[in-house]
Amino acid sequence: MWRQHGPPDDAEAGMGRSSRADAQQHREDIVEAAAAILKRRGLDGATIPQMMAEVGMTHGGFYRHFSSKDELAAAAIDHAFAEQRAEFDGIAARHAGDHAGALEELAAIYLSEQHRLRQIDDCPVAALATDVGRSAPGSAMRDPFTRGLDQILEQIAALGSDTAGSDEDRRVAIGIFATLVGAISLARATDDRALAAEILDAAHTHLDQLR
Amino acid sequence: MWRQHGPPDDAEAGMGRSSRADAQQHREDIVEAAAAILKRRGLDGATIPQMMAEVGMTHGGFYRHFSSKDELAAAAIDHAFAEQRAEFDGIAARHAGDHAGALEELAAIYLSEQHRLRQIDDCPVAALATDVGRSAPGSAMRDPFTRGLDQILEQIAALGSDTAGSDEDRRVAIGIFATLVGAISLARATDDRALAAEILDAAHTHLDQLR
DNA sequence: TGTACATCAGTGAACGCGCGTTCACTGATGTAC
DNA sequence: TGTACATCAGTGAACGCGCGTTCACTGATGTAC
Repeated sequence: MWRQHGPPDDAEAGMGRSSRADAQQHREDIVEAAAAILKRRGLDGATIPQMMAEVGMTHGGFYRHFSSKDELAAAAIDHAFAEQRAEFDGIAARHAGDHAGALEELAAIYLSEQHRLRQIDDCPVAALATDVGRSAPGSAMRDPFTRGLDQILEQIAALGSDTAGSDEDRRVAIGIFATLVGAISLARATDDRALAAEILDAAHTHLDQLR
Repeated sequence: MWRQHGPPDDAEAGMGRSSRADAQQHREDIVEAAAAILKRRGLDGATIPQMMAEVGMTHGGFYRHFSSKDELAAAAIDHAFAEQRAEFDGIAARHAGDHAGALEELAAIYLSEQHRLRQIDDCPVAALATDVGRSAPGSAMRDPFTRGLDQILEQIAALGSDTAGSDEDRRVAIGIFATLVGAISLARATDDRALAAEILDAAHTHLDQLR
């Protein structure tokens, strides 16, 4: 058996340099952990010690990988959108040609109790749009967020139509996604399970009536 | 002329106790300032020193009025929703009986460039839903937020119909409001003015097509 | 109405805390020969 | 292939900072008589 890679696996202290391959893996692990923690706790709630501890490292090594917390956040947003794209691709594959079915599954997943409670992987837009929207105009997060959002809208447009890229498809996709994001945001801010359920249900009905 | 009220007006240091009326006014001033700052910077971004300075006081006096930052946040959310209700009442009054016109003005204001840039008074839901949604299940903010949201939904339902309180009106109101909140959230998180404008525009069209 | 005293709104310094970031150090990895 | 040395990923202590909160103090307000 070959050597296992660095500190996260073998818990020994005072270990020296990790190999380049291990370091690269650590970087990816940190980005993945950061995406999950950022989505759950928000930009201010997610701390560097917490995100590093999640992959079994101490916070000191952070700056070998990223020049600032913002840079990690930007990478994590990229990662979160890539995961979301894979999720959407899965929906598309499951309903090849059946646009109504694809949009129905999207709404069912997005507006589910499990999504509200974050028991399934959270949507980066629902989780972080407000934080990014509050960040400075030139913040490192805005660019990856904008590109990720734009791609999601394209995917929804493609999900709902064969006429790839028409203005109308795009417009409909924006209406659908805005409704999904708004509904889950409202439902989550609630104190009241019945109201949360009512909101998710009404948004679902609202989207059904588009057809 | 009578005495002006306390420290915020007369800048003298070491001043003694304010009158009860002045203290009550100060409390209201703090809540109002807190609502504005919370909506702009979020729960973590709004600090007690900052909110107190906004009304000309130092942070030390804070705990004569509130037992914690959370308690102020709860009061500020109440205040912000009350202002929002007054805004909605204004729309309703301007379009007595004309439901389509009322909903059109609501969409026009909500999806405006000015609202996106927070140049007009921000909607507490667009500003704070994510923060409240991330707060602990029993947090002090959730109750006022839930009640405020519920009342907003009732107002929109009333705006859009004569049949006060039907399930259908309520369902439509939720769909409308979710779309508005989602669209402004997406637009704000963008790097790209054209995409922001496209989102607000598409959401507007989406809502127009409900009728 | 006037006087004596208790109350308490607000000040400003201080508290502990955890943050993002820096740094001296360790020692396995990587490289040059 | 082996050896000598430079590199640098990761550790853990430390930095300055600003936060929420506390507290001794001030002196005008409020109250009792």
